[in-house]
Order: sequence, then C-alpha cells, then structure tokens
Amino acid sequence: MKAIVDCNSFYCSCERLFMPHLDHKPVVVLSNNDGCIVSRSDEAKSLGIKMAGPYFIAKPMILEHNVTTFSSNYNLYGDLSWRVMETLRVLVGAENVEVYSVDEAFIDLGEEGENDWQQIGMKIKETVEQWTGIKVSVGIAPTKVLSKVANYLAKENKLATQCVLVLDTQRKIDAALQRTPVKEIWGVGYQYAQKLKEMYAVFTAYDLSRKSPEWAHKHLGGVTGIRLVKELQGESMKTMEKELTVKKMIATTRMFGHIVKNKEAIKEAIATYTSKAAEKLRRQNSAANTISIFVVAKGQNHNIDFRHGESIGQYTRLPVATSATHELIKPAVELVDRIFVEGTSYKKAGVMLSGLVPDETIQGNLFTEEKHNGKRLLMSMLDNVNFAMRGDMVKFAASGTKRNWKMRMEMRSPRYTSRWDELFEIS
DNA sequence: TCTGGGGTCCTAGGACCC
DNA sequence: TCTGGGGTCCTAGGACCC
Repeated sequence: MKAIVDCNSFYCSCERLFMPHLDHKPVVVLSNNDGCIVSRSDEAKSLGIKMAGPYFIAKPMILEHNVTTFSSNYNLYGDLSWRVMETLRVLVGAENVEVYSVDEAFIDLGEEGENDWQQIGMKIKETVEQWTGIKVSVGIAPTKVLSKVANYLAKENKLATQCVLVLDTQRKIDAALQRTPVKEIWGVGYQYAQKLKEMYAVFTAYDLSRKSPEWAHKHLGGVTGIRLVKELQGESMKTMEKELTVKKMIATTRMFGHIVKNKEAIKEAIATYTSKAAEKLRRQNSAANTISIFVVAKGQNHNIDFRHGESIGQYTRLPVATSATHELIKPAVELVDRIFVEGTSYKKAGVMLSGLVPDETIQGNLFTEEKHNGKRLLMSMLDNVNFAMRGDMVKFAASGTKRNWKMRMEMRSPRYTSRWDELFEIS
C-alpha cells in the first residue's frame, strides 16, 4: 500500500503557526512579485478566491472580507517542510519516504498483513500535527495514483474523513473513482480533461478506469497514458523513487518588479540569476555545459495574453562544463547582447543551466591544473559566506548594486525559524 | 527515374506536476 | 497600473551512420 501525505494549505498553515489568531480566518499567500495567489486557507476558498488568480483582481474581495495577505516567505516554508519530512522519516523509516514536493510525500507502507490502514493513517496525521503544528491529509491505496484520489476525497470531506481516507477494497476504490472528476486525477491536466469529456464522454475517474491500456496509449499521450490507466486499475506502475535525485536542469527566472527597457539592467538581472543558478548547481555537485537565457517582452495586448508574451532565448555550449559563477556569468551576459532589442519593454528574464554532469573539480586530482582547484575553493567560500548571512552578501559586480528591477515583496512575514534577528518573540 | 532498413543522438515542443 | 517559479517525462522529426 502507498500513502500520500499532503499538507493542508501549506503556506497559509506556516503563516498561521506564528499567528494563531488567524486560525479560522481567511488567509492567502502570494507568489513572488506579489503577482498571483498561490495558497488559500479554507475560509479564503469559500469566499470564492481563485487559486493562481491574479492578486489585483482578487484585491477588492480581499479588502472587503478582511483577508490577511502575505508575500511568499520561502525561508520559513522550507524550514517547516523539512520538519514535516523529518517527522515522517522518524515514523516510517527514511527509506520509505519519498519527498515529492515542498508539501507532499509518498510513503511505502509495505504489502503484507491485515493492517489497520485507517489507524496507521491517523497516527501519521496526528503525529505530524503534534510535532510540527502543520495539519496534513493522508490518502492510502494500492497505487500512487489511487492514493492521490484518496487524498483528494479526504480533503473534499474533511469533517467526515478527518483528513484520512483509505481505499483498500475494490468496492471502495470504485465508489471513490465515481466521485472523482477526471480533471482531479494526478496526471490529467486541463488539455486532456477537455479532450476526454468532449470527445470520449469520459467524465469521472471511474469512466477512465474502464478504458483499456491500448485505448489510453492512443488517446492519452502514449506510455504515460498506459501507466495512468493501469494505476487507476490498481496495478502499480509508478514506483517509489529513491532520494538523492540530482536535477537534470536548473533554472532561475523572475518577473521584474517593474518594466525594464535598459540593457544594463537586464544584464544585471541575468548576472544575478546566473549566480543563483550556479549556487544551486554547486549544491548538488554538478557542473553545466550549456547555459541558456531568455527574456520576455511585454506584449501589445498584455491584458489578454500576458502569459504568452513572446519569449526570446539563446544558448551557449561551454567548452568545458563548469560550476564557477564567473565562468557562467560571462557567456550569459554576452547572450544578452544577442537578444536585446533597443526600445522594447521587458517584464521577465531567466537563466537555465542544462547538460549537467558531475563536477570534476570537486576532488582536486593530479591532472587538473591548480588554478582550476583554487576556483572551486573560492566558490565554496563564497557559498559559505552567503549561506551564513542567508542572503547574497558577497556578489559579483555584474549583478549590480541598485537593482531597481527587483521583484516586489511587500507583505512578507518574518523568517521566524531561520534568522536570529527575526526569531519569534514572546513578551 | 529509382529510392531499404535499420540504428543513434539531438532538439523542440507538448503535456503535466506543485 | 498590477498576472509565479520552478521542474519532469515523452514524442516527433531531423541529421547522421552503416
């Protein structure tokens, strides 16, 4: 059996932990740049505030109903996420936990025996809540996809389920699938949901589970579709992933706080993002052999298709894979010259590192020049300083010092658990 | 004019996830 | 006025090889 443990309204729950007077009150958390709503408490959901909806559209409603609003505080969320995952590892053994995202983890509960799954689920839920203060929902079923269905229904009916739902018989599975719209299945997005409904009259997860794997291959994206249908039918096709996943691509991209028309500012932004991306790269001991950058211009009909503003990109293949910031900044900034158009208004830029390989410079070897090793040392010192200061204390000059392109973050709460000067105080 | 049957590697793009 | 930031996997198609 597999379980999925999912934190309820995770970012909102993190904020409430330090402001308990907000319990049972509507709360929302905004994305970077205070652009979209990315987390809503149940009370905010029932006011009709839309997930991923633009903040400025929801703002009148937010003011009217006195909804407490936060900018994202990733230091805080990251730390609390770590506490939740550690709790799970203590409960079921680290080797059985697969961290799936900042607020979700799969757990392998094993196959054998007549276990009281309901009780196991409750124990997990209650322990996490007691140890971390974060409320979670637990779905338990024979496959990952079915456990996600169970989790979805647990959240839909919090009172009846107490946030724990087990699907351990075919009868329960079928009943659950019949109550689940096809769009809510893990792996079915907007496009497939429309297609399934309009062309094939598939409305519920149950309808889809009646289709054959061959049918799914034809109409649901090849092998991906086969796996999905088999998982719905109770056959495990998605195994537990072992931790230690090394990323295959690393990106740092941001909207600007304001429109940018100046090439130097774009270069500063690109240099800053490159530094950040290189840091992530070194954290997983990789080096990159390809660096790409892109910029997004503000389109004419911005209000209609803001998402599809045309993105113009370029990439460079590096002669040698590297993880050194200065070796990445130089080609990145040069790429800006190739794509920048005078007189254009830009709203976003990004850097992507790909072609990632293990970093050869980490263990100095006899055949590497000394200069090369010194470079890695400089980088670790820089990472250490920046980590200790929890910011970017030491930067490359190319990143600029004024940064008037920086994003907005006007309502961020204190980083209670990761900065000494922002610790929670009791007076 | 005709025009095989494999392979591999790479890139772009689509679809999805949180 | 104002619309997030990461990632993954898969497929198709082109270039190239024998």
